Amino acid sequence: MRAPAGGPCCRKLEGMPELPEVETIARGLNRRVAGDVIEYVWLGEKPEPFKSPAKEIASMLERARIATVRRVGKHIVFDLEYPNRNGRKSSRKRGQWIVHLGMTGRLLIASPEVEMAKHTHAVLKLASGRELRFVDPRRFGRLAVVRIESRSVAGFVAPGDEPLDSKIDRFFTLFRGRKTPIKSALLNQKLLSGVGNIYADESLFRAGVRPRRRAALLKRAELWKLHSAVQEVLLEAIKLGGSSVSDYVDAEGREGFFQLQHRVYGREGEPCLVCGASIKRVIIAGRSSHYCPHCQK
DNA sequence: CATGTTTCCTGACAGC
DNA sequence: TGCTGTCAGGAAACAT
Repeated sequence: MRAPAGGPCCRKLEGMPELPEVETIARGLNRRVAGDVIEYVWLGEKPEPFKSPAKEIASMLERARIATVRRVGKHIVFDLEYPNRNGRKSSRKRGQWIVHLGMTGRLLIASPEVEMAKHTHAVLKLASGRELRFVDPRRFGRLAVVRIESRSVAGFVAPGDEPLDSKIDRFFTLFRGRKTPIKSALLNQKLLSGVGNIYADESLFRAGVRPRRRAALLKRAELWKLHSAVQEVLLEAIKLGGSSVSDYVDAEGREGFFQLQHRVYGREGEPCLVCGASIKRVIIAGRSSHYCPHCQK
């Protein structure tokens, strides 16, 4: 039995930014807005998707120069500097703008004449004449600012380990003694920052581990496999996303990255691509979790 | 403390 | 056609 052509692989899975997507977006933004200066800021009122008070966000952003844009966990971090009168950068003040896209958040670069998308919550007018817009229909996204007082302070730090830098022995320690299902542990951002539902399922499939297994009870060999599976899956997805990064944040808001070819996620009832068994779906910690009952133990 | 459950929010989609 | 109901999910709040 084969999946119907044009069916499962093409169903809507776009727009759920996990680590690879956020990495792709941050790289694209860095290329396009680094060096630009934020002239002024408009913030929507309504129920605010703002973690910091709106006034604080506006005052940190206005007149700031965007030094770099990068990813930390699932967060997009804009490193900000403040040029003084001579145009030199002031050494005494630095800051960061932190953007979490949630599920449906987007950062778009647009010309001012382009019509404002529905659910636009923030608009940054840039010295280059462009606008950087934050749009988020579902409002799971969050905006925050961080003030960096002294040079010794690092600024925003993710709550957990960066999955791509995490060494295998950190994996052993992170999951030691945890009675929670390994799927929940992978999603716990205080342990690993950046793994979301899709890549958790895909990693577990590649590692041959069922999502409900208690984290603490995984064999060392299984953790070893899982460690490389997580990194492989993420790196592969970044590679695919990177090839179409420029489309993602364009003025029209087209989404353009090639999704990772999912092997289990969203494939309930379809045949496992390795053994042909029917892919199962269960709910773990409120999230749908997909696995192959034959390949995963 | 660790773990499980509920809530937020809207668009997409299925079914009648 | 148009309405209603269900589902999706990150992370915080809340409950156990």
